[in-house]
Amino acid sequence: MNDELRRNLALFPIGIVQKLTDLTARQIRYYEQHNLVQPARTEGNQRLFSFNDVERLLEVKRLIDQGLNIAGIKTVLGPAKTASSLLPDPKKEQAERVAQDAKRDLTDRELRERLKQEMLRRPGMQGHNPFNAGDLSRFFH
Amino acid sequence: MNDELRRNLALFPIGIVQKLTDLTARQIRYYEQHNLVQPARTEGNQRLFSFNDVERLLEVKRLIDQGLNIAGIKTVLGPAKTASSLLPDPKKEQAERVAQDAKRDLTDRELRERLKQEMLRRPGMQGHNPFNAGDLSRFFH
DNA sequence: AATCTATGTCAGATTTCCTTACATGCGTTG
DNA sequence: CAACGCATGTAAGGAAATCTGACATAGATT
Repeated sequence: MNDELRRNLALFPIGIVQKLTDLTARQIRYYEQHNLVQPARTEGNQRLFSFNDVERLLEVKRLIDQGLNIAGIKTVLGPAKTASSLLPDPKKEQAERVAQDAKRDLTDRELRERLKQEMLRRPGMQGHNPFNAGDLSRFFH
Repeated sequence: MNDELRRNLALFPIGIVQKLTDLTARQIRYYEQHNLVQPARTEGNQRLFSFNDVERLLEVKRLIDQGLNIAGIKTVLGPAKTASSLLPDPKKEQAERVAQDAKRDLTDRELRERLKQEMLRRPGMQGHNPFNAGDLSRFFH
């Protein structure tokens, strides 16, 4: 219930997130730039990541490893949620998604590739060892 | 089981811990100096706190508010555990405790005060609202 | 060959944190 | 009362971590 809240508490600096995800700072910032995550900021403008952000980055990483590009990942995961916009207006959500779809620059090949990858993944999560290095499932119950 | 592990992951810098506990950096460092917590360090010597550390600090704070001094808190809570010394040798534990008891500098009055406070606290944990600001129980299941 | 994508790397500035030292209010104690 | 110790505040100087912006590049796409 306030589970949502704890997962969204801005807690870690980028250095920790690097270790937790095995991504470089460059990558993390790049993904932020492309709206795959939206970490909070300190007063001094330093990024602060929540558990949700970290998990999200782990998903991004997995999709990257599967060969998706940024546009593909955005489509698969949907836009990043800001910690401050937690319970978003469904209408607005929908509108945003449509708007995004509109300006999306995927080729057909890209699209088919993306869908294939997703289909390959879902069935039973084979190959998705929940105790992979960097996996955060162990952080929650 | 690996619950222990996740709680002991060194994650937050002192700035976050300040906000989480409402303690000043000065206080946190002072408590560390007196072995009430033992946060890990980055390569560059910056403190990194685990959930356990933060919870521990919250307990320290509560005892401080109840009027205990450092020696008293040390006695009530026992010595801080290092993240690296997770499953300590019971013998060593015992030895340490004895050694500590020996050099403890509590007056008798102090001791009685401390015990009274503890007795006042335990029964049903009245007054210990698990949703107090800064309480971390909401971080775990 | 010209572009584009995702990432590496470097530089300069800013923020956060570290240690050390000194100051202070408040009990305790001689 | 004067001296002291405890817990904390505060300031200084330095080091670590992070930030943004710019340029470099390998691999795929056009």
